[in-house]
Amino acid sequence: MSEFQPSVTSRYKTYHYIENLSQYVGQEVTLRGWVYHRTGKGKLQFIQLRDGTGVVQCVVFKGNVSEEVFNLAKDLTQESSVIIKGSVREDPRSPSGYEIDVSDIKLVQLTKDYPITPKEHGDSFLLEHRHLWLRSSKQHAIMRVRAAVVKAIRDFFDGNGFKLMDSPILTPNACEGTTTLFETQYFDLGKAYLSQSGQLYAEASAMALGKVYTFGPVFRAELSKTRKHLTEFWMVEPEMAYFDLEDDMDLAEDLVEYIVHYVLKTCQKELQTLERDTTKLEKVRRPFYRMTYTEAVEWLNKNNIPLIRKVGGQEIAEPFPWGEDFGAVQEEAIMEQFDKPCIIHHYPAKVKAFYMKRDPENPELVLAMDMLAPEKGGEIIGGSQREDDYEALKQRIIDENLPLDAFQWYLDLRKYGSVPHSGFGLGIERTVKWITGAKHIREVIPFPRMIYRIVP
RNA sequence: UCCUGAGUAGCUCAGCUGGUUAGAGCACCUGACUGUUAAUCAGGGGGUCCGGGGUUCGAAUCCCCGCUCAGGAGCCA
Repeated sequence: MSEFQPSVTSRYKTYHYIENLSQYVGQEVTLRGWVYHRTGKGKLQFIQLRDGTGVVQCVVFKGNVSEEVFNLAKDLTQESSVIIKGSVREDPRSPSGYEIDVSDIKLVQLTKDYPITPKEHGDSFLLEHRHLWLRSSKQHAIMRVRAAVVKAIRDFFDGNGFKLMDSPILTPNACEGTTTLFETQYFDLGKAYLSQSGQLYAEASAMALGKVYTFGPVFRAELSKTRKHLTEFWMVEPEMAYFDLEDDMDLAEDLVEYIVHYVLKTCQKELQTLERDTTKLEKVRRPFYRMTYTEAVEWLNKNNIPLIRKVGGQEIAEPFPWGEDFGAVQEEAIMEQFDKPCIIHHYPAKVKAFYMKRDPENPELVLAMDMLAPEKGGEIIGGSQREDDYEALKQRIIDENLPLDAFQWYLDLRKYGSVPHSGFGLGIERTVKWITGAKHIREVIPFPRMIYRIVP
């Protein structure tokens, strides 16, 4: 299996791709793509050609081509599809370092009135044209980083003894019982919901295969309207039998370090296009920072970061009370001092989900952890050691007013060979947003789903 | 859902305390140019001022209602 190298290139016609041009210096190539940009100066025309792998400048000199081809070059519009033949030349005047001396152009389709011009556009307009916006260089770079992040995650788990165990998207009940779910009618069996997390199923899978991960889209019908929320996003959720909270946090660090350095290694060009300060990413090395929830509260109060409550239109600031969950203000204040991620662990039980295991040393706490990313990356990971005691879990389900029937199979896991186990969820888009430095989470998923937007 | 803000040409915007024929840049069309990078220069076409109601001699401008969108909060990845 290790010797197996997938390859299908020999079955395709021999064309060339822009990302491989350095191999063809001095040779004639045929490129297939789209006109990214065109300018000209009399007898000289410059075509920025993109083919999905990169952009290269193609130079058309009137003396080198037929009159027909030159006139075609002059009339080419943005995003017209063309097949260009020419020789590859190294040239410092070209942005990519290479240039194509054009000998022939074949028009596939002449584009008229491409909506996205080289001028600025508003967010709303760009989102309405997301299907075309993806062609522009920054979006193109973000999507390539996203693909690298996903590959890093899969490589990391596959290479460390984890098995991919996909969880269902249509589910009969809420996983955590807290957030609002998308609802649909499921034949004669009643309501079904789009999954907000694969975790409960991952736990069952971990009891069968030891170390597993699920990777898929999840759905939250919350009316969130911020630059870090989507209603549909992708999450990877490892779940490990016999892992305690410490193991869980160690694994989360290993994973995030691997992702960041995989992207640094394979996406230099993309990060440059995005004008990302990569020295900040270089610093993401183990060990990350760690503090308990209680330490974090002490830190907030020592640094006078209050809790702001609104009472009857009046804003009241008070010392941060132990037991309250952190909001955006607290998280940002804590992270401002750090140049790499920080894990906050041992939260109060009442602000966390029912399935988390109580701290045996303090029943007010749960063995939970969140990883916050620096540079306003926010919460990228949430995880915990799971409650593995049958009675304790059953009581939690009852306390939360969750339907016991629907959780019977989940309780079974605590009945038949229950073991300590842990896991976490890492948000793909939040991670890509942090690594790319994108301003808004909608830019890091090909087709974002937000409360007021489902097209395209 | 709550708070705040925005909607004028295909796009990004200007348009003052209401005033007569609503403007610019880009994009598009015509022409000039052998090194452009959001090229430059000359010329040209292009408007339901978000919708409805009101105030006024007169509304893009002021008031009310609605629609659409954006940012933030809470929830969380």
